[in-house]
Amino acid sequence: MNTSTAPVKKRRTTKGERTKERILDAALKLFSASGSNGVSLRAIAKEAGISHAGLLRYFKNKDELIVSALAHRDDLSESKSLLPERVLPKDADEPFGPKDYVSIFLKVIEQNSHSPGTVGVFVKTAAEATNPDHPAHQYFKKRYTDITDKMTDSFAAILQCSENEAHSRATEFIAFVDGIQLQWLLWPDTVDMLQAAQDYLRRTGIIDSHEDDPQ
Amino acid sequence: MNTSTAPVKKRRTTKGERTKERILDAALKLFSASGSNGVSLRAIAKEAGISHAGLLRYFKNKDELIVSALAHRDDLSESKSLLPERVLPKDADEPFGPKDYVSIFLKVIEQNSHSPGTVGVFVKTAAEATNPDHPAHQYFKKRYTDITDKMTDSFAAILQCSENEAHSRATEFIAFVDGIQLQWLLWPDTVDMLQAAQDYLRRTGIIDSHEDDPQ
DNA sequence: GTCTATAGAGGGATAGAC
DNA sequence: GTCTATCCCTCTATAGAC
Repeated sequence: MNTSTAPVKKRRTTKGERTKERILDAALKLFSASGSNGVSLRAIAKEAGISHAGLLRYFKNKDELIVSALAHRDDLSESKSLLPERVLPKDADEPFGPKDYVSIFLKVIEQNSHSPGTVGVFVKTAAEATNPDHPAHQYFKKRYTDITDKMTDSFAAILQCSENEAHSRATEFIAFVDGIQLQWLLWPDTVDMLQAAQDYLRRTGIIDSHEDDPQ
Repeated sequence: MNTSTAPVKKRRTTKGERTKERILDAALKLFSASGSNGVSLRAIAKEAGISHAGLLRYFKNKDELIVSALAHRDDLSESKSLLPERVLPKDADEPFGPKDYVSIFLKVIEQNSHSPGTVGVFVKTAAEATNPDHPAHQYFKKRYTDITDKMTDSFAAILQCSENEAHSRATEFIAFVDGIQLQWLLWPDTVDMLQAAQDYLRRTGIIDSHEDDPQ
């Protein structure tokens, strides 16, 4: 005897999950302009369309929200494919060669070059997080370690050089990409991040001419 | 008829000037950990040993203090020698060759590698200042333009290449240096900024082996 | 030249109603 | 699941005493 008239559907996402995602999107949007230090929970809540007390039902404090927002950024973009948990899926159908990681990296840069918000969050939060007290300090240390390690393997195989040499080159390339992102935020219409990265990789012998143009 | 018993000496600096400098030093110290968004005028005043109302006699608001602190950073370090007003003093006794600018740049990096505070201020404030609303936005745009232009001239002369090519290379080198500073802040004992910069410049043909070791 | 006091806004976090 | 109300703190900036 069902006395309810409302249909009971199975939802792919609950209301709570959707609200949580709105909060994370709002946090990223505001962090991209002012970093995590420059944004209040109240401002994020307002952007997400709830009260700041409502927000705190989903994240027990600001630190937790900051870390969650960075993870959300990875989920939204191709960035996630750079992280080691994703990079070599078990039982992958296609073989994964050393140049594939470089290709993925270029694909991320291409995607980012249409998304100043995504880049802004990264540049500002990474700078803040060099402070050991910042809630995302460990997140960034792990991220840099993971990506540098993967890039090192890739460079060593491509250049047929020592692990040490490849590690220096990978560190250098990643540093260059971070710096060019900052300059792109200052001059979005003048700096071409993808072009600059391809030039760099061609000159250092990582990719050949006309290779690795995404799409 | 001098009725005063206190000697009247001419001072090189007034008390006010010395207080102002203490404030600027304090601001830089705190900005280096948390950026300008993460630090209050009260915290800076406390570090400088005065009240926050006293501080505001020297800087009419926080924005003015931020910009002044960045100028002070340039004054304190060799950074100032990178800026165009200083780079070619009129009637200089010694001729100024294209490699000299690269030498100065390496000297700055060497000096910075003993001063995480100096680097921290730069990395965090530059990231914040990509936001057009940040008080130091124009400061950084001008700084990057000036240094990139100087470096472009230098690279063009050394590499005997086109202005366009030199500009790309200069942009790339400056991006790399910014990125390596961030990684050095994360791993001060592992990353060697000076070594990395010299490696980069040698591999790109800007300097020769064993050239330009500062000191 | 530096202070205390204060205004007025906004911050993070919690309690408890609905 | 979301709100209002509130606590208590900190913020920037100003006024005015000394």
